[in-house]
Amino acid sequence: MKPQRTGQHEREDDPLSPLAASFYARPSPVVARDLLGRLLVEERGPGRVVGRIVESEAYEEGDPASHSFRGPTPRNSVMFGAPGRMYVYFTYGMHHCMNVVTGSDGEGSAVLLRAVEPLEGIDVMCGRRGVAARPLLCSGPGRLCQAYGVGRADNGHDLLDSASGLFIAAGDPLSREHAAAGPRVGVREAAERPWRFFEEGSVYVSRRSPGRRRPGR
DNA sequence: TGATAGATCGGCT
DNA sequence: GCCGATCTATCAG
Repeated sequence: MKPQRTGQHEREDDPLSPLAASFYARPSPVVARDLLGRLLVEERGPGRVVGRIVESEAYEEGDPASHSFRGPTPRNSVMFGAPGRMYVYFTYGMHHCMNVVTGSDGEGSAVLLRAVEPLEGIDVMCGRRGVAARPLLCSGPGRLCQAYGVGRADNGHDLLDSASGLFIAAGDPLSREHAAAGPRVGVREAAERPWRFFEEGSVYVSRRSPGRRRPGR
C-alpha cells in the first residue's frame, strides 16, 4: 500500500527521485560507497521491484582488474561513455553483471552492483530467480541481474531517465559507521585497492560466510 | 559448514 | 585457445 505518485517524482526530497548526473560524475570509489543505501528500481515488468543497495565495487581506468584497463573495445565502450548509464556484460557463459558508469565522459570507470536488500516486488524476484529465500534473491552480481530481469539488451541504458523504468533513486544513504570496505571479489592483488563496499552485518551481501560470527559471540 | 569442481560462451590474445 | 568482476551442486569432515 503506497501513496500514488502523480508527477511529483522530480522532487529532490522524494526518496524515489532518480539520482542526477552529478552523482555519477565522480571517482568510482566515491560513487561506490555513496551508492550504499540507495534504491535500485525496476518497473518494466509485472510490478515494481525495489531493492536497497548493500554491496558495490569500484573499477577505475588503469586498474588491471577493470575491463577498461586495455582501452576501449566494442564490448566495454559504454564504460568509456557518459556517466549515469548502465554497463552490462555477460560472463562465465551464463551470468550477467550490471555496472553504473562513473567519472567523466571518455574515462573508463564504473561501479559493479553486487547485492541489494529486496524491499518491494519480492514475488516478482522469486519468479525470475526460481528461489524463495530472500537472502538468495539478490546477493551477487549474477543473481541481482536475474532478479531484476537485466540482460545484454540493457547495456548502455540511461539511468538518469526514471521514465525508462530502470533507475537508481536517492533512497536513504548509509551512514559511515555502517559501511565497510574490503578487497574486491575475484580480483588479484585485491588488497591494494579495497574498493568493495558493503553494509556491515547485512545478510543480503554476497560472500558473508567466511568468519561469520553469530550474535552473542 | 566449508571447500572444490563443473557448467558454458563471448571477448580478447 | 584461454580465461573470467559467477552460481550451484556435491563431497568431505
